[in-house]
Amino acid sequence: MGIAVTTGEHDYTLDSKNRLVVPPSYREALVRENGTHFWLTTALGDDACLWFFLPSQWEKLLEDFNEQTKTVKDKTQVRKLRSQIFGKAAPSAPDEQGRILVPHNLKEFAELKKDIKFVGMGNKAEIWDETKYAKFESSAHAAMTKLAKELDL
Amino acid sequence: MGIAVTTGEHDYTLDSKNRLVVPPSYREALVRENGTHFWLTTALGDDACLWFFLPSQWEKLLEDFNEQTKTVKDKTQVRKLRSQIFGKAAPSAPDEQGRILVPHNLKEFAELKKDIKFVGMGNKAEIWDETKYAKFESSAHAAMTKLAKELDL
DNA sequence: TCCTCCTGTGGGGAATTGTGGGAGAGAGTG
DNA sequence: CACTCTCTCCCACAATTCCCCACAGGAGGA
Repeated sequence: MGIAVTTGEHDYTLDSKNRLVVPPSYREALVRENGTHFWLTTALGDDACLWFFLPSQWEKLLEDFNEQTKTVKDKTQVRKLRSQIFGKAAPSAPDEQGRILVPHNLKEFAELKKDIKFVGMGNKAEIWDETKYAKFESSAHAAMTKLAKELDL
Repeated sequence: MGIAVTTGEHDYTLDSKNRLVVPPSYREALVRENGTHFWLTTALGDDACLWFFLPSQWEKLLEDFNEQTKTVKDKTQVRKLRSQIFGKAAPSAPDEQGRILVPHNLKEFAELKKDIKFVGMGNKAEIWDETKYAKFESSAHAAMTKLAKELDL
């Protein structure tokens, strides 16, 4: 049995048929959960990347969303946010080679080209266009080291 | 539970397959914790080295991180820092010879070459390129003696 | 001294992974 | 109907990774 992991950076390429390899550890996790497909959707916030979930992580997202929006008064915004997350969501089952198919609208949203970064975040993974991810990282670096100095880890 | 011996300097070599020996005391500690793998990630702050954790230490890091960032107002920075830790983290199980595999991106981050310093820090270990560690030590000496004068130990 | 165990280092080979491409089913169009 | 396009299920193959074995040097014990 492999390690339950949803971390780390992985480099892959999106091929001409919009197929993208999912890291082996995620495939194993899918089998372990008796799941048939992952979930893809647009990221919230400013980041133009995709979010990638295991079935259990997706369930958790649903719960958290319902829980945290209970106290929100403006239900119109909640509905908009819900349609943003769940309306664009696509289930994606891996093929024999462990690749998923990235839908056109999601590919365009994240401006994915050929070189892709697959980044595990613990409770989800993010799918980035590589050059875009590099920019994100360098822009975040200064702020991160600053905050890092204030922490005692 | 016995004491996790995670101190001292150890000299090792990173071989052509990016394999690195873990000191025996850490392997014993891993067995004692019924763990299957260590955790590797990039160091926070300015140090271009890697952080190495036992499972229990990794858990502790996550707890401390969550605890200490509670009071930070700018959650965007916290999120970026979290992605820095999680996104780069790699679980690594030792082989029969007690070696772990160092992922490419981590090797590059820490600019590891052949000669490696494995330095125990109590709550974690650090993995340095040897020449880089030598520089770090001498530059850190001045600052250390300064602080030492202010402490009564 | 000799022997044994352990540690650190290296390497071979099998298995897995990542990538590309073909064949066929089905949808939509003229 | 013929044709094109898309999507999906296969197959193929090179590169990498992982698992195993080998071995030298040192520590320690008899």
